[in-house]
Amino acid sequence: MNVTTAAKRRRNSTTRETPVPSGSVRAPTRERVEAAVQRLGYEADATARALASRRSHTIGAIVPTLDDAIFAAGIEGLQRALAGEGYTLLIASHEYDLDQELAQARTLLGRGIDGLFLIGKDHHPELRARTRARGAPTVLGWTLSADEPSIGFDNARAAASLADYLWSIGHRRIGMIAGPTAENDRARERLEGVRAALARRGVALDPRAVVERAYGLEEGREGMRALMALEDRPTAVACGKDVLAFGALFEAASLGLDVPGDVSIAGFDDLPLAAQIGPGLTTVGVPASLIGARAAEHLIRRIAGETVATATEVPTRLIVRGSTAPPRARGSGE
Amino acid sequence: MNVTTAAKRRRNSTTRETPVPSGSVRAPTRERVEAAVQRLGYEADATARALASRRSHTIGAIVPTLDDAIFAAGIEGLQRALAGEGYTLLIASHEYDLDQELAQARTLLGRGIDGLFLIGKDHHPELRARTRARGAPTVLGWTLSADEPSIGFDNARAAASLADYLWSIGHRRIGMIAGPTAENDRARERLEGVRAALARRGVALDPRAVVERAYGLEEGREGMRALMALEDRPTAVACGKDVLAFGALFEAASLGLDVPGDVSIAGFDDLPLAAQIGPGLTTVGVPASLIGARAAEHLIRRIAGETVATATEVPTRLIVRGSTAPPRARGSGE
DNA sequence: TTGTAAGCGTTATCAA
DNA sequence: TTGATAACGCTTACAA
Repeated sequence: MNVTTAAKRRRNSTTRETPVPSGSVRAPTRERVEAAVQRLGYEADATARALASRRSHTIGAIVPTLDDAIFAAGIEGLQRALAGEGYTLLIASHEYDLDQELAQARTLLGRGIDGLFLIGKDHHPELRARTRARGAPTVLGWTLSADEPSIGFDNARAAASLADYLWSIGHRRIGMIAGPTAENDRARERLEGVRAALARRGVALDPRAVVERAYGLEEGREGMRALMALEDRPTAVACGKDVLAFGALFEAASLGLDVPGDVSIAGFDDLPLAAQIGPGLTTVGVPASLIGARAAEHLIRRIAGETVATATEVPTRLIVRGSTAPPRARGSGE
Repeated sequence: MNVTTAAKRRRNSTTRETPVPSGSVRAPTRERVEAAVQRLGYEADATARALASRRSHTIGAIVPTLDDAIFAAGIEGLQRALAGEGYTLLIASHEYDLDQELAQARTLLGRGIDGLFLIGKDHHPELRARTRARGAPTVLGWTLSADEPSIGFDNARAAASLADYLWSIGHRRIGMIAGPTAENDRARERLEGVRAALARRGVALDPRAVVERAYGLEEGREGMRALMALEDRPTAVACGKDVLAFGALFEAASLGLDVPGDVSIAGFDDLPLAAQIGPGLTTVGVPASLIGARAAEHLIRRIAGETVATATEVPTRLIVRGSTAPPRARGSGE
């Protein structure tokens, strides 16, 4: 039971594209159609449209987790930009498990998504072949890649800038609470960035002063506890993510340590809380929502057949707040 | 160019349903099919399947925002449960704007979603008719409704329990930083819950001691500043959400006020941070992820034609921490 | 500019 | 149990 041919010409009013090449239909006809649309409350069936046009107007996004405010913000930005262009967002998360990420990708690809947004460059080896086979443009967020379209920043360099800053204010014994580096290029690069920056200064990142913890407040506390238990405890602790740094901050308080007096703490992300909390968290600002918005643009343009820049860099910046300060003069304190 | 008829019988291997009624095909035939599937790397086209079966195996969810950790957690729970059942999640947000929510709903409905998850009971009047017309089962999260399927809790009662507690430890001058009550039944009910609880005790909620602020840390600070500027300042401040309470906590610190010594502060949500921060935030625990998981179950069962409970209540509980204590004896202090 | 018909890749129905 | 054949509601190409 089809709607009148006329009505069929009109499409979903919430989207912005012209259903029919403008000018290919005369005003009176168009009006007649619009009237029918109104009267019948007609809404095009996107399902049929997708099958026939081989375009679903749906983008897929797979993130490690939505429980991390930084990814939630990225998805929020992506969704908003997509909605503005008549696209819809299919979302999935994998809890930092690349096998699961692949499974999710297969499902989304099977759903006919027109494009895919992924976080970072570590993925299941089969993933790339899958997206290629489906012909769905893919873009990696939160990273910059030489051989795959990406929108993000250089994690190593950003982390290095943090280490450089800590070095510049006098820290020599620096520790790090890194995120899980296995299957996570961002965590790995941030750790390596800190290591490299210190190495360039002639300071080594003591392996014992590096702990790896899952992202979480509790884990941050734990990591901090471990570092503070070291005999030669670091005077500054760089964290792979703000949540880890918040945990470290709380643990320092529990331990009766003054921040930044006894120990400096720095994070990565600049969550809204970073500016409000305790001494104010020194961190690296990541424009999560912008990454999402740029990813939307990027994908939509590629879907339209346009050529776009392979790597789009978004700005990150070191934000110095009260949680970091020069270390106590050697010998004094403690 | 179709795949062999045999292969066509087999469906996406990542989902769990039986493509063909078990037993309706003999083992040898089935094996022949599976072999073909493997060889060709066949993956059913969900788009065509959706058109033909009128079932997309996709659920839509529209939340106010993903930038609020509590909703992000709910969506995470929903997504996880859905994925386990072979369903996929289409998501949208509306920034607390019901017109936008309706627009998003129309788009998702047009996409052929099999079910819809919405937050609260305040919606655009047209929304209900739309979902009904499409025949898509809808469930409201974060609330309990008498006439619409819902999964959540009684916001008024939960807020009242918080007020009762504040009253029980001696507070009589209680203030509130509520969320925007327009178009938001949860914010409204929480405010009314506090008001009613105090009224039952013979204490009135002074209108001047009630400020309404958008959900955000900065807004919480502002609200707290306003309340503390009152000549007869409240001895306890109930907040409509944890983020507001965190802001209030930070502002109290800026103001040089001791919490809970000078003023008690309570929140609503029990975000992970509540247990870690400053004095520990007294709050109402909301099982966000559970709401999402239950919503997934609920929708899937209704889609399958099963009859399910109209209202499913999830437990909330008052969590008392260090941010609340009996008020200073009248006359002392200040 | 408008109308018509042939797919799009499944599901569903009905014969065989 | 298997095979064939309509839908499903659009888009697209082509004819009028």
